[in-house]
Amino acid sequence: MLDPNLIRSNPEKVKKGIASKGADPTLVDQFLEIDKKRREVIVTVDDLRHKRKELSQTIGKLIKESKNPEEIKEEVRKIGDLISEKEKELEVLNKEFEEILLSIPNLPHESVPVGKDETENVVLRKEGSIREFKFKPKPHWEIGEYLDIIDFKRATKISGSRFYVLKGLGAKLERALISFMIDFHVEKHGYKEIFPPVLINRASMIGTGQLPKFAEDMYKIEGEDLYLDPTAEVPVTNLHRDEILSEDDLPIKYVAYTPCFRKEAGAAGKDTRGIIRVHQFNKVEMVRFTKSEDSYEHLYELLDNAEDILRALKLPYQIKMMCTGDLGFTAAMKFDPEVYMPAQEKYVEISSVSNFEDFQARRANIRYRTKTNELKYVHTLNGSGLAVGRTMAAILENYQNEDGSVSVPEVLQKYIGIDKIVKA
RNA sequence: GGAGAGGUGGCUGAGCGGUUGAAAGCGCCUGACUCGAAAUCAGGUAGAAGGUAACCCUUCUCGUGGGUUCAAAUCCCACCCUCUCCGCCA
Repeated sequence: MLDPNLIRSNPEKVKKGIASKGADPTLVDQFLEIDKKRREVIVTVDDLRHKRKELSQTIGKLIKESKNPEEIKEEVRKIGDLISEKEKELEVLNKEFEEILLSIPNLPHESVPVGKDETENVVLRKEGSIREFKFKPKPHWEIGEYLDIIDFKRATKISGSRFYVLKGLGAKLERALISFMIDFHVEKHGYKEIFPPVLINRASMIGTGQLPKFAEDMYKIEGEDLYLDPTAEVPVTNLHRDEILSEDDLPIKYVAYTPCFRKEAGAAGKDTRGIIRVHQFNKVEMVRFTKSEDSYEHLYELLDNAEDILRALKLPYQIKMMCTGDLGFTAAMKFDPEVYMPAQEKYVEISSVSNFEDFQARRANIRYRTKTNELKYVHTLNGSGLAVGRTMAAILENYQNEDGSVSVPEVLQKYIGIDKIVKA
C-alpha cells in the first residue's frame, strides 16, 4: 500500500501515477474523503476516552478515601455509551479506509515509460544468437509428444485442460532444471535456498498484494483459510511479515523452488497448446529484501541473475521493460526477460523481475531498524530465475535436431547424465 | 483427535482489577574513560493512530475476538497458535 501521508500531501501526483497504470484516479478523492471523516471521529473518540480514563481514576481515589463515587460512576457510564456509539462509526470508517488503501496500486517509478498496455512495452536489448534451422523447427508440444516425454491427453484424464504430465527424460529434465537453477543461484549469486509451504493463508496473500483484488485467479481450499501458492514470491516474502529486521541483516537474498497454481481466469483461448500457460507449473524464484536506498541497484542485479541462467543455457532472449500500463498492481518497475521460441518465431515471457519498493513491505509490515535506531520499511524485489516449464519448452524448441531428438544443454548434462534425448 | 502447559517490548522474562505501556536482564543508541577497541560507568530506547507551527499532548495495543466492571495485561467465554504427553498416520 501507499503511504497515506503521500496521498494526503500530494494527491495530484498519486492520481497521475495510478492513472498511468490504468487505475481510477478518483480512488484518491474517495480516500481523502474517508480519511477526513475518519480523523474527525478519531479526535472525538480520543477525547471521550480521555475523559473516561480521568474520571475512572477519580473513582479509584474516592473509594480509597471511602467517599461515595456513585454520581461519577453514573456519568462515566453515560460517557461509555457515547463512546461505543462513536466507536461503531469509527470501525466502519477504519474498514473503508483500509479497503481503499489496499485497492490503490503502487506508483510507477518516474523513469518507467508511460503506456496504456503491453503493446507499449519497450524492448531494451536482444541477447544471444538465434539459431538458423536447416529444417522447419517443430513446436515443443509436438517434440514432447513425439519423444513421449510430455503427455497432454492423460493429464486431461487425471486433472483437466491446461495440465500436462512429464514422463521419463522429460520428468528428469524438469528436475535437472530445478536443481541447476537453484544450485546456480546459491553458489554463484549467494542466495539462501528456501523450500516453503505452498498452502498459504489470507494474511500472506494480502501482504504481497494478491488479495483482496485478485481472488479470481487463485485456487482456494474449501472450508479453510488457505490458498494454493501462485508464486514463491508469496510465501518467501511473507517469511518476514510483521518483523523488524536489523540493518545488518540486509540485503536478504532467498531463492525458492515451488510449484505454482493459477486459474488463468480471463486467459481463455490464449496459448491453449503446449506447456506455456497451464494451471500448475514449477518455478524457481529469487526474492530480495533491501534497504530503501539501494533497491534499484538490487533490481539490476536481480535481472542479471535471471539472465545469467539464460546465458548458461545458451538460449536467445530479449529484455522488455514494462510500461506503466503493464506494470501490474504492485510493481514500481518491472523487466520481463523473454526467450525466443523458434517454432512460433516469437519471444515468450520466461521471467519477470520487479521492484516493489515499500509497497509490499507496508502491507506485510516488514521493517528494519537503521544504525541510528530509525524504523524504516524494507524494499522487496523478486524475479523468476526461471519459470521451469517454459524453460523446458524453450530447450525443446531451440535444441531440437532434424531427426526429432533434442540435445541437452551443456550445463544440464551433469544433472541429467546424458547429452541427447532420443525417442525410446 | 484427546489431556495438560503456555502466548507480554528487538529478544529473554516479571506483573495477575485502579499513575503498569509494563520490573529486571540482554541487545541497540548517545556520552564518559581509551591512541583505538574491549571491559566499566551515566543516560536513552516498544509500536500504531490522531492532535499541534513546534516543544510536546492524547488515544489504542500485553495471541485474536467478545463479555463482566466506573476501570482489564490482570476476571469470564469463544477462537487461533506454540510446546509436552497420548492416539492416528506418509
